[in-house]
Amino acid sequence: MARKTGSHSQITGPKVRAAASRLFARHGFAAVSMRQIAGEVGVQAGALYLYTPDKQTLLFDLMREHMEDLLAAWGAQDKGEGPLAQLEAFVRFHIGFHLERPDAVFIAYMELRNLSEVNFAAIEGLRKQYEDALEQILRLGQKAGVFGVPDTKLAMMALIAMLTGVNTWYREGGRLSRDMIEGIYWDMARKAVAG
Amino acid sequence: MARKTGSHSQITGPKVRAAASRLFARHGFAAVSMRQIAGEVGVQAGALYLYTPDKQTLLFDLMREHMEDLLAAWGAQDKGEGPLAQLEAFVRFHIGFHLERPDAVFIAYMELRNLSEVNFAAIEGLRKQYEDALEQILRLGQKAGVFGVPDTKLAMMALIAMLTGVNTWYREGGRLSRDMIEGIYWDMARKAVAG
DNA sequence: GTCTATAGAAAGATAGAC
DNA sequence: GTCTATCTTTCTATAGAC
Repeated sequence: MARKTGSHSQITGPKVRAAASRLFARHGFAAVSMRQIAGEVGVQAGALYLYTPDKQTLLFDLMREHMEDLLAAWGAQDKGEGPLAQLEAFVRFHIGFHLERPDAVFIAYMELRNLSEVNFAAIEGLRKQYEDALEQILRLGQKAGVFGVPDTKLAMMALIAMLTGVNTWYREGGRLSRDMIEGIYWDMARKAVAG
Repeated sequence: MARKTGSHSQITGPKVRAAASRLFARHGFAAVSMRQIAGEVGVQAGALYLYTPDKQTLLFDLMREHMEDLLAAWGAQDKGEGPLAQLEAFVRFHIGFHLERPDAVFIAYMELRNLSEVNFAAIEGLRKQYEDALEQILRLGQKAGVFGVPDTKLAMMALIAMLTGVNTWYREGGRLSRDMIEGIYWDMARKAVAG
């Protein structure tokens, strides 16, 4: 019979994070117990502490990984030339990326207040990097006379809120395909910042 | 010396709700204990149960009151004539009303998952009424050829998300007055739904 | 109407057997 | 690497004195 003992941390570790992500998104960080997470994974509560030093770090790691994935994916995205093409790339990328991982998105927006002060600062730094990417597009377009947004910071905030809002109502298998949704939002975004 | 005993429920009751609102918004419903609320009010934990049957009902009452206030205020709002005027009235009303009570808004959006099934349905019903008001404006404007929003439901969701997003970054005494913010958002909203 | 006291359950985290 | 057992704390909610 094959050896069953030995290190499973490369299997169990990701399972712990997946279960925590699902449960935190569904019920909220504070409402979920370590025992619940352990139950989903199929281990005892005590065993979780082999994969995370504590509950707070488990939350932080989920959020950090999500934000780092987001930045890396945007970095690797084909963005095209000129402010208009780049704005379209951003709009479609943002919706697509966020619809792909609703739990992580939900946690990243809702559980900021449950982070320790230092962890909060780290996540906010990553978020700012992402927001800066959009603001930069708007600023260049404004300078080039392509856009009509006197306040690029406000326009950036407004666009991000609008786009992320898709996650609050989108359901798999609804009446609209993701591609159609991206198209409709791109149309509104384009007009909203038009000159 | 004046009588100090007797009914204080007309004073303490609102104080309980105010403290709960502040704490729930700051730390989240699940993370706040009845002892913390009692501490803020200046009573013992047991005394809270004179003002609410349980913690869940305390949350529900906060959310219900907020949504009913919102609907009543919009009902009393001077809306003007025609889709464009009414959309402007809605945009300015929404931002103004939401910036006036950030804690209640935060709770109403973040704590839905902590409501019991029946309480959730009640709050969602109230929210839908409010959303319908905006969708109706968009539908009439679309029909009249004033707007260019083929999917009024999506446009409604996009606008609400964009407008409510102001609450995530607005700080009292910032570089922009509320009136200027309303103006900038109205400009973006108007263009976003333009034909 | 508010207090103290407490019941009863559940939480996060650790120790030590295997 | 996972288990059982447990420490310690904290929670919601109730009972009964004043």
